[in-house]
Amino acid sequence: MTLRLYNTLTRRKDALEELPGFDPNNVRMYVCGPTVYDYAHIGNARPVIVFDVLYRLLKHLYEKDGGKVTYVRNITDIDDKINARAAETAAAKGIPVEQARAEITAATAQQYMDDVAALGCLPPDETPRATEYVGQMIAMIERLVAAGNAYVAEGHVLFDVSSKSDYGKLARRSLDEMMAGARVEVAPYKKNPMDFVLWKPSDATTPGWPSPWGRGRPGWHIECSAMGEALLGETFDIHGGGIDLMFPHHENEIAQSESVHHGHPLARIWMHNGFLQVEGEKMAKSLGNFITIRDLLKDWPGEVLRFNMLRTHYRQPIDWTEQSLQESERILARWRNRLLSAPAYDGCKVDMDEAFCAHLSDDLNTPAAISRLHELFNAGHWADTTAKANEQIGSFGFGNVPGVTGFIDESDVLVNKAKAVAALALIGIDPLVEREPPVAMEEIDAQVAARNAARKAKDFKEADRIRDELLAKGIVLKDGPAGTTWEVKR
RNA sequence: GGCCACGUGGCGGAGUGGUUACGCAACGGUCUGCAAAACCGUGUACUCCGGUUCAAUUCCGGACGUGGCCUCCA
Repeated sequence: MTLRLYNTLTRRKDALEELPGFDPNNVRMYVCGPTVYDYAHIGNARPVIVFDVLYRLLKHLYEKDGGKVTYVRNITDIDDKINARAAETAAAKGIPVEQARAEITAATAQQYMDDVAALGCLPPDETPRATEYVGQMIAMIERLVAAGNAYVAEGHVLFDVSSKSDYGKLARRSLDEMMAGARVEVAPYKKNPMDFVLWKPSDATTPGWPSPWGRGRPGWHIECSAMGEALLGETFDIHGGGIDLMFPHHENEIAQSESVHHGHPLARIWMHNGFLQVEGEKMAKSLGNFITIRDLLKDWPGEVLRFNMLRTHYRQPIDWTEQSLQESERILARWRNRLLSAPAYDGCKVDMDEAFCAHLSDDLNTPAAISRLHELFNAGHWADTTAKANEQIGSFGFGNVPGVTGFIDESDVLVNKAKAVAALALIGIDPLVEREPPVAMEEIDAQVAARNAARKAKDFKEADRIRDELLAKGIVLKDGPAGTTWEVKR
């Protein structure tokens, strides 16, 4: 299975294994994580889910033969938005700004990790925080200054973009173009308008760290360069993030890291996920459609949110709508019912479905992979449409024998079921996860028994009353050929 | 103003130089006390205008539209 990923650097799908220096025994991925100052919104969830799927796929492809996949997702806990909140909190509570900063970032980081876990994402191998790497950042800045790629001016240290001849190669923009269209307010101490800050001074009310250039704090871009180097080395395989980070953040990471590493590439493949809109509109606090993951989790299971995200290819824009969420939930519920009604599955060993894996390996084509899941679930519908045959077979599902009449071979049922479960696991979805019923099991069983007694006595009024009563409590009854079953309504 | 992406059936959403994506919804049917679920079957598409080609939804150019980046941003 050849893994091909769209590479922003080359603007085409590159085969990871064909890139120079790739080591299948040591696959490394870095993804830009959150700035922790507020609840994460659903747009923030997109890269987390997308790259979690990639992480799982990489593990599937490379860890089976003893290889190692390392996934790093940082937490940005040094930032001027954080500082602004810290200053407010410090003033309100009468505590030092450093303490306020630490409290805000610790609490927000914990919220974030809880949210992301609820979305079914595996924890990365490393979750470095910027504050833990200030020393490495300072060291890297010193190296940049020593190499002539950076200069000190009025307490700031700035990266000199003119020192990097291919600056702009990721965003495919030339310095001339950028300066022509620049709307940046140019600080007077900059040699070049596009020069960006590596280190800036902090005043007494702003968090800061001692440095050769005085007490100050790092610029935004340097943390990813420093942490990437510390945890993954000079060159790693995949660097991911939202498309908005392509410029300037990722461009600047490349400039810093490659300058320090004598031109060695920072990442072999650069990946960028598309943006998300809400009900056709850009998500913005001013529009009142700013949805946090936390709020969504109050109304929807994490699996539904995750599945909904994966129904659109990661590079496409996605319109996040209520209708789409309902559709996602319906599909998962259907699959769940099929899995539950299929014969007992006890670890039937199957290889990963090749078609499914091939779709994922083609630049993470999750919509096509999901379409393959539908095929697995629908495969080989019996040709016999008579009621009798349906009654006999209907509850099994998962046939794999086109044109068959009568019973489906149970082994095929098991194979498709096992394949479907394994494929779903590869994208991080467990459709069999039980939801806590809002009514005690004993009560449900008793009510079902009472209703069936009423049905037997042809007292359908009483039977319907019981069914409505349970429905009002959130339990849906279904009378199948094998008896009455129930599920949790949403 | 500069740069970039996208425009597929009622809706969502893949893909392809010539052959059914897929799903949801809808419609018809089977089953059912009724319902739900399940199952069978059916229909509708590639923004517009040029060009290349035997053939374009698919390649090229233009128009219109939507979104993004250029400033913090997933």
